[in-house]
Amino acid sequence: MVNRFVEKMSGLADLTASDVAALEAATAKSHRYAARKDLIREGDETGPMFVVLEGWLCRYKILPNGTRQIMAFLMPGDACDLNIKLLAEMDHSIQALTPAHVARVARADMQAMMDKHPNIARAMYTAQLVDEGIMRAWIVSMGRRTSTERVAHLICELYLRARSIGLTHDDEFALPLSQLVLADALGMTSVHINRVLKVLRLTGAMGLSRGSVTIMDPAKLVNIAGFDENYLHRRLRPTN
Amino acid sequence: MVNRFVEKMSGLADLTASDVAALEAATAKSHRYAARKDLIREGDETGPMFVVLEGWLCRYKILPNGTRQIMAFLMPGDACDLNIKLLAEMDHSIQALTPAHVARVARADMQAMMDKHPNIARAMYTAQLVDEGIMRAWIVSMGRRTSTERVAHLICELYLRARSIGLTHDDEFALPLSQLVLADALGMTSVHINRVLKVLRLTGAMGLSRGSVTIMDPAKLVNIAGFDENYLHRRLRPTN
DNA sequence: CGAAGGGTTGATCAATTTCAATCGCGGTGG
DNA sequence: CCACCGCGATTGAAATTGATCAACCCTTCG
Repeated sequence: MVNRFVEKMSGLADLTASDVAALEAATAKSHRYAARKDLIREGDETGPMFVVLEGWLCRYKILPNGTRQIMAFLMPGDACDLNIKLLAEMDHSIQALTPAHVARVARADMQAMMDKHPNIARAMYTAQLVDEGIMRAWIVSMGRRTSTERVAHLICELYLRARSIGLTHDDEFALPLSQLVLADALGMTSVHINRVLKVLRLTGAMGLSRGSVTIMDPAKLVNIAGFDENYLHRRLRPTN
Repeated sequence: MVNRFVEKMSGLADLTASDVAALEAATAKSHRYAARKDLIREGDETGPMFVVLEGWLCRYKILPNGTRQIMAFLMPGDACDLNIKLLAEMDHSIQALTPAHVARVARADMQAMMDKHPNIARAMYTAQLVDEGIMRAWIVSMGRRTSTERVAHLICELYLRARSIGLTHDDEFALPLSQLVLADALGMTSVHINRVLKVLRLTGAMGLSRGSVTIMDPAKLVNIAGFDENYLHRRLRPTN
């Protein structure tokens, strides 16, 4: 099976055969997690770096009032928290949203690999910068976009991220997330996101059903979202 | 004058005299920026790393509809974008909110310094992890907190950050930001933030006037905000 | 067959924005 | 020294968005 992590890293820096081999070796062993299973919780001692090979994860936090906010989606190929071991404990939780395969890499191993393979270091740093850009884009969405724009924007982002790791089929891609999960990521209620999705469907921009998104009119969707892909920094590698 | 950057870094890792000297040398030369001046704009080619020595900056983005969203405040001691040179162009802008002194450090110099001074590398990585935690906290606030909670939470954060670099006096600290700027950071209108501040003042939790915040009742403010400081990871160093 | 989770819809309520005015204060030009 | 200007703060009233409350439906799965 393809190692999506290697795929993604190759897209961020030119990797030699030796670089690829090192990455594959580091992520050869993976653990399986069931959907809804926490990989690590807020307050836990920090651990190894996670690398998602299959399935979707999310970072989230539960507030005192019981509501949940998802701060990031992690899809195949994504790694989290390069130097996390420098911190004493986690300030948020990470959970599997679908059954997932996740490799764990100790900070020391990662450090050694990066010292020996500068291209890998470069790719990791770049990935981290892109992740920060994504977080900032989320802040912008939550702060200044209406709910419809926000949903459209998230779908644009997820579509491009999925496409860059070869997870799309033409104008479709699998989005195995319930409306409740999407709502928790976008700061709205599942009732409201349902209505927004209906509007987007009737508008002819996009549709979401049975775990699959169809981009019906890309230009229209991008326009609704006010989407500018520059923050994903895909320029690093020509669009396929 | 104190070098707040050195101050902050000392709080994140144990630094030797040689480490401190290196940091001071790297940030000895600083540039002055007037309030409202952009240091770099979205779309610009990426440049050196900025280190704030005096004054406040913010990261922001202007949306197609003309609204602005601030994604981060940078106060004295804060550095931005360690490896930014890996990206081709900026995905957001950085602006001075007050007159500011900012040092610029080239990526190569920074890299050399970190290679030679592992403690500095550790402090930089830690600072970056904390900054990411702050971004996630902002996402949580924007998504799941009411406007009152959100304002209270931001003030708690800024108070602690200011305190950790010695910028507070008892229960007061200087917050040289207009209500419009705060509104753009919190995703609300300046009209509404004004009303929220009034409520917080009447509640007896905090007051903001003439550029200065007074925490009237810390416990009450923390309670309103649902504030948990764990995400600032101050544990690394005993609270002064 | 029955239960559960997710999706859909309607009606009502509450939080925020929007629009409009007014106020106050520091700075500027005369 | 004083009137004037402009930005930021403040307040009121109306308009909107999104949340809440409550059903009901559909499909999956044991």
